[in-house]
Amino acid sequence: MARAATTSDVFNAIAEPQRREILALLREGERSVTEVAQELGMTQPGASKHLRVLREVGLVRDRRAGKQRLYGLHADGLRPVHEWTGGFEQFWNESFDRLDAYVQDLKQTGRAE
Amino acid sequence: MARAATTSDVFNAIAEPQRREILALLREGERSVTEVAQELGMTQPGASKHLRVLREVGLVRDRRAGKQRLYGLHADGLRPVHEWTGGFEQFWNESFDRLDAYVQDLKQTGRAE
DNA sequence: TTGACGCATACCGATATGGGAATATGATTG
DNA sequence: CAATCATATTCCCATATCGGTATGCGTCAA
Repeated sequence: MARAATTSDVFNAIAEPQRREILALLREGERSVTEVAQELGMTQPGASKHLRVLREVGLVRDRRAGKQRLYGLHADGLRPVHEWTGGFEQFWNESFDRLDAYVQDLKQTGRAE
Repeated sequence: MARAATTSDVFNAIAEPQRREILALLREGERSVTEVAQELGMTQPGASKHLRVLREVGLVRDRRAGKQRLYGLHADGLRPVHEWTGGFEQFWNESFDRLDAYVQDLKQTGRAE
């Protein structure tokens, strides 16, 4: 095996820097494929492919608008990622606390370090 | 090019389900490579390789303990991910609001749908 | 209907990935 | 030093990825 399919997995979908850029751009509003490509400096097929991935994991939704196809943000799928990382929040500033506790413990134990 | 190096990029590092499992496991405390492998049902080289990736992106720290090498969580690196996804928080429950606004707009315009 | 436009897909190449097995490296013990 | 245990690395395979170019397909206008 090589890697979990990029589709069907939000974590993989946002592992791509360009896809993250697309999501950030779409926060400003809907964009057509061409617009995405232009504003982010990628080729049209490139934008289309990334948008497809994002669509398949549900981070983006498309709707027809004449000849164009407008993509809009559907960020609900980012919530699990936010929550998963949030599960580590208590460890973020704990580093120094832990060291501190360790030092305190040393003192208490009476061992000269 | 194929893909951004899995190392040097936290987003890529946590794109792997097994690596996420490792991080979750390490929340309970330090583990040796063998322990990680056993508790998560992976081979020793497999665990070692994943831990290496996690170490290179700074999500994990290792220290010597005799013959063993204990890996501990260093979750600070997850913070950027949490914050990045947090930047989309305002869009999470907006979906229905938007649909609503759209419907309202249709009514105003007077078009029978 | 034909042409133009917007987008999606197919194809290709270079590369990186994850997994397994075998092996190398490192540290500890006797 | 030799033997052993713990971990890291290497090699190999199958596969998936991204990027680009070319091409197909759908939609709209004349």
